[in-house]
Amino acid sequence: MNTKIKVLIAEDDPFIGMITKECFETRGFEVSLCEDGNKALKCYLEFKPDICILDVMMPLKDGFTLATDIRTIDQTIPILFLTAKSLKEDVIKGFNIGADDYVKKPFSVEELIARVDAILRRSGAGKSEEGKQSVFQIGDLSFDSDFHILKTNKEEIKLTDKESAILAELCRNQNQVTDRRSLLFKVWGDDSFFNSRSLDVYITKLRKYLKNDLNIELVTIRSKGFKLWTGNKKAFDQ
Amino acid sequence: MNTKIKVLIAEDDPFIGMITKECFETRGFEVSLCEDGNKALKCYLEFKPDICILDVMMPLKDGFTLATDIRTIDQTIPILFLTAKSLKEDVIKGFNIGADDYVKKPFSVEELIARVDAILRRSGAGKSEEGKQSVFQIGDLSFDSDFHILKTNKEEIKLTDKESAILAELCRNQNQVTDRRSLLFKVWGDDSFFNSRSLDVYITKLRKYLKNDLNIELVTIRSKGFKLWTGNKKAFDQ
DNA sequence: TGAATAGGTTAAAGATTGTTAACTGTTGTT
DNA sequence: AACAACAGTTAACAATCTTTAACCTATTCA
Repeated sequence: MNTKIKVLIAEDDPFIGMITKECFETRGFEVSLCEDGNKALKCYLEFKPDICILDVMMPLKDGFTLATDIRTIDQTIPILFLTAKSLKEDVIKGFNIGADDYVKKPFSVEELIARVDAILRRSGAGKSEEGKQSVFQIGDLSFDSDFHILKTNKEEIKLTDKESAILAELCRNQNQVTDRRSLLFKVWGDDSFFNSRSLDVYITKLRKYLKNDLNIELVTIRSKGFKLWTGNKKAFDQ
Repeated sequence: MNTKIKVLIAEDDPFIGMITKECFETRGFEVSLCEDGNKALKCYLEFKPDICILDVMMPLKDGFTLATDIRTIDQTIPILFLTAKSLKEDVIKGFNIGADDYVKKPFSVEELIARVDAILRRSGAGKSEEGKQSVFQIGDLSFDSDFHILKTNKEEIKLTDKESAILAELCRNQNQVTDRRSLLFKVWGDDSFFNSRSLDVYITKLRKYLKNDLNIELVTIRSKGFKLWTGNKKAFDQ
């Protein structure tokens, strides 16, 4: 049986294309590599990939146009863009077209593969994995706890490990109190006096990241912990 | 249908136990928490967990004894130890009993969950995942590229991200030439002059780690790349 | 042989992340 | 009001990882 996952890679640089193809193949994927947008569209129809990785800058047909074409045929297939620089407009345009993720060039193939794995894991979820949420919507922001990325409508902030661990925990208890001591244990494995102060330092940092979104508030519940208060009010709010 | 993964946690500290239990439950696991070794053994028989997390220090029956008991019944169930300190004897003892991994106290629950995910991913592998090797055997050493850990028979070295990415790539091409330029692209996404020299610095570092094992040699293939030469000679060697 | 190129090695510089300390403010209790 | 406990904030500090520079050796080829 051949159950390999099929990846379409549209990339005009032959060397980058080849390396990337080879890397995916080494990890058990089946790859079709196309050097321009027209070939990629043709290939999409014949090869029937499970996921598309599209370079934005490409001859004949750019990545965005290609993605739009693909989206008219299939609204659900995961699409990941390779963007030349971190052009904000590109990023926004990409998400509007319905990209699932994007990676900035130059990218390490390690990272690209990690992202593809994540996309596939998520899209193939809903089985025994309901509890395992890794992307959170908080107000107008979205937070990807796997990749430690907090996205606003304007920019994208890379969080550190600890920032991310703490925010993830707060998100899991959105609109509920997150107990201070539990939080210390979950993140540091320990709740000594000094860790405790570190936590406060991180809370300050997180508040700075979140302050632009007026729907979000990271409230202190004195001698209990913190509560991440968001726009998505639920029944148990009070 | 209830396809939740069942986790047995044997931990005598009630607070740590509770936090850990809760964390696993939040992520969709079914958990049974036992406060001593005897209860844990009983629970093992009734609850039939998919994985066991055992504290080494426990009243009535310590983790090692408990693991030995479990191993007489089931030789394959994944076992993960929680060790009080990083006592080397404990670690070695643990692996001799047949542990799959261990985590040092104090541990962050984040980390513990990551390890459990990894163990389950691997033990449940062999499906459409053949290509995705993450633990490599090189000579007498073993290298876990997920957790960046290189284990010798004596010690355990934590590699940095870059060290690990490079070594992983060399391992995938064990006894074959790893092209220098590909390597630069895979790890840095780019092969400028300066990256190139960084690679050489890392090769020096890796050679230091590997020098104790006389079966392993990290050979330079001038103007091509490097070859990780190991004891496991294969047909295509020359 | 000798110049050019590739790679080896070490140390210093730079960047990032996390911890600690010191000072400030706030809340609740007596 | 006065004190203690808790939390907020900032900056200094420390640790770690990566890059860069400098100098050196080995190989290749004209």
